Amino acid sequence: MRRKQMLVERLRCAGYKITPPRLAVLEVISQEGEHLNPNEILGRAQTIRPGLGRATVYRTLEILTQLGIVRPIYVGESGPMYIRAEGGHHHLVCSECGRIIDFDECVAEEMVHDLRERFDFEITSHLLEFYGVCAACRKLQEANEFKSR
Amino acid sequence: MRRKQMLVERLRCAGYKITPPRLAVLEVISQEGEHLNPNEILGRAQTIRPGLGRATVYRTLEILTQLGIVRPIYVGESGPMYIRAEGGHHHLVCSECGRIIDFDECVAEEMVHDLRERFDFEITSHLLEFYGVCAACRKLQEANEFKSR
DNA sequence: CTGATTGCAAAAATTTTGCAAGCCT
DNA sequence: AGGCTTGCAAAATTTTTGCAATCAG
Repeated sequence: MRRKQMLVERLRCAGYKITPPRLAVLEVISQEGEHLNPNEILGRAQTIRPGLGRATVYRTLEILTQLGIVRPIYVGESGPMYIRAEGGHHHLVCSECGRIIDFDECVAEEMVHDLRERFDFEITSHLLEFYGVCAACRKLQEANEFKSR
Repeated sequence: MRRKQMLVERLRCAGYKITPPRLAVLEVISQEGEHLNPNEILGRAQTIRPGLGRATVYRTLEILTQLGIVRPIYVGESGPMYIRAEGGHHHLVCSECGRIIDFDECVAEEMVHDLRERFDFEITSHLLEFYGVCAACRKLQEANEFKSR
C-alpha cells in the first residue's frame, strides 16, 4: 500500500531503523480505517509477525505519536485508541452507548490559517468530536422516563 | 460556586445521591480550568475530604462522563485527563513538547444543527483539537537540522 | 429503613523498564 | 562492527471489583 510506504519513509527520515516489527505495526495502522487500542494493534500485528512483543507495540506507538503519524484518543469508556493523525478526524460520540459515527465534512480547515498566524503554530492535523446522545439512546431514555412516571 | 450547584442538580436529577465524596469531586471539577488526571483529582478532592478513596473518584468520574458532565481526553503522552464537557473545548497541542494552548473562537457550533439533522444526534458538547508543532519546538528542530549538516 | 455509596484491599488490566540477544545499516 | 531494536519477564501504574460498613433520602 502506498500509504504505508510513506510512513516508512517518515520513520526512516527521522532516523529510525526499519525493522519487521515496526513494519508489522505500520501495516496495521495504515490498513485500518477503524480505531484500534494497543491490544488490538498487537493482535493484528502478530498475525503478520508472530512473536511480536507487546512492549514493541507500545514503543512503536510512542514513536509514531511523536512523529505525528498516529494519535491516541479517548472515546467511550475504554482506554486509548489510536487513529492516524494525518488530516482530520471527525466523530460523533454517543455518551450513552459509546457508539462512534464518523463524518467527513469539516469546517476546521478554515481555522488553520488563522491559528497559525495567531499562535505561530504549525498545524498538521485535527480532531473534531461532537458529544451527545444518539437517536437510539434517546428513545431508550424516553422510554425509561415514561416507565418511571 | 454557581457552576457546582448546577452539576449537583444534574446528578440529583439523574437519581444519584448527593454525598460528601461526590461533592468533593464536583468541587474540584468545577473549580479547575485545567485538565486533570484521575490522580490529581483524587489529590485535590482529598484536601476537601480526607480519606476519600481512589475507587470513588473513578466511580464518580464514570458517572460524570456518562452524564456528559466531564469527558476524558488524551493529550501528549500521559494518560487520560478529564475536562468539563459542557460547551466546547479548543486546543492546540504540540506533538513535540505536549504543550497545550487553549483558544476560544470556534466554528464548530455552525455544524451542530446540520449534524443533528443528518444523524439524528443530540449534540451537547464538542472537542476541537489541532495537532502540530509550536514555535519553540520548530526552532529547536531547525537548530538540530542545522547541526546535523 | 433500604438500597445506594464508600473505602479498603485484592485483583485485573495496562504500561514501562532492564537487559541480553539479535538485527539494520 | 556498532548501536539501535527486540522480546521477555519483572516492575510500576492505572483501573476495576468484591464486600462489609455507612450514609442519603
